[in-house]
Amino acid sequence: MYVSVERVLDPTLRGAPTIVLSNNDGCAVARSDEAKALGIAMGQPWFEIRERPHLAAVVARSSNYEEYGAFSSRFHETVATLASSTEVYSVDEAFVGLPRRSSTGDQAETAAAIQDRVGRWTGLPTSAGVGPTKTLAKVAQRHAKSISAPMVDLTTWPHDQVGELLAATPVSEVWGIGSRLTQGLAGLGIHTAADLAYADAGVLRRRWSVVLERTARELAGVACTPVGFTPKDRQQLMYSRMLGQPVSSRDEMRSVLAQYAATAARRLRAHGLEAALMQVWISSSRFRDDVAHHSTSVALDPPTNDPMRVISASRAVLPKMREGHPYNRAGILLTGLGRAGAQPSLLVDPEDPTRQRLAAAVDAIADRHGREVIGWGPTGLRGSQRWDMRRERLSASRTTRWEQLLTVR
DNA sequence: TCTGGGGTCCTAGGACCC
DNA sequence: TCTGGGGTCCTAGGACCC
Repeated sequence: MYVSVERVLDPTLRGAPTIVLSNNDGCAVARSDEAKALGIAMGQPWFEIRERPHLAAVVARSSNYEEYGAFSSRFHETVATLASSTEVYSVDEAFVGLPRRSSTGDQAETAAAIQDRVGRWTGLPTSAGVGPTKTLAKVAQRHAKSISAPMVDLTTWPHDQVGELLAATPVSEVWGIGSRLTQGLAGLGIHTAADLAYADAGVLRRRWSVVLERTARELAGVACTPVGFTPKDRQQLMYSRMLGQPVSSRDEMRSVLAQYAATAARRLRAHGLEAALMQVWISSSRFRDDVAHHSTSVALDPPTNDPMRVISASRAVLPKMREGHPYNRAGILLTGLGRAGAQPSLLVDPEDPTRQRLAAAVDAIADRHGREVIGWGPTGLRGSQRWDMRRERLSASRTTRWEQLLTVR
């Protein structure tokens, strides 16, 4: 999906082996078919790809999450215009509940209409799978992609043909089966999706969990997770980043943490949430022999989304830091989330309302004039920092920044 | 020898997803 | 030199309740 967005923004990338890099331009997180054909692996470090002569033609882009987010929103909004029940599953996937038969035509027609509209309104190519359960729909969609068909509708297939597809599908490709389960299932002689569909559900549940049992039942055609199942409220909010350059002094780390805490608090406010518990951690590269990892939990009582309180809480991990050791990652995890203002404390005075208005005003100013014109305490007026993440190959933000809007003459 | 029978809430850790 | 950033769900176990 990231590569598809880059190709909408820059059509000259069509047909070229294209990859999108992770934050900090670290490794490949999205690959075009042409890039996959050249043997580039998911997660392969950019410094390795860059120096291989046979990969010289590969075009790399830094992640442009603002654009991907905007395209994702348009994608989901477009799907919703043609479907009565949809479930946003991920940035680039949606489940759509289709009536068995309707006056508007059969299921495949509806799916094709959605794909057509998504293509015309967003420019994104899609593949679709239709099945009696979510897990089977995912099997169908994978199959469509693998044979370069826009769509596969399993509900029109004869029963034994579905069985053949499942028998030809490695169990590791089934939605919900990762590497650990693949290993464990192999021990029971379960190697394909068909093996799993016919396995003893009780054994699966006792040996692993109800999650695996549901996956097996869904492969057998029994829906266990209805479309549109309303997800529970968000339970955690994380903001973590690798640093563009290692940070080894407490002084500098203090401003890193303040910046991250301010961002996390800003996202809390954007969701109308407040947090009761914060975990903050710093660590050095996991590829070092003497990796250091320190973390601390801080209770936020009463729960809050006030940037000043979150920023000062973020300092709690600093005493554990080894002065002089190169740290390259920091993160803030906020949990115990609740609707802002929903849990008035009986023991502590409510927060000063002017503090909330101040946070809202700072948000509004930053939205309108940029993050560099206003900031909190140690984050200061935000010029570029030594430790900012690297994004050296960023595409233009054609749909999220006015000043980068494409000019057509 | 022997020591009830339920519950809830919280946390840590493991598995998975994109 | 260089290796991402989020999330979810489930289970086990401990603390605590009546």
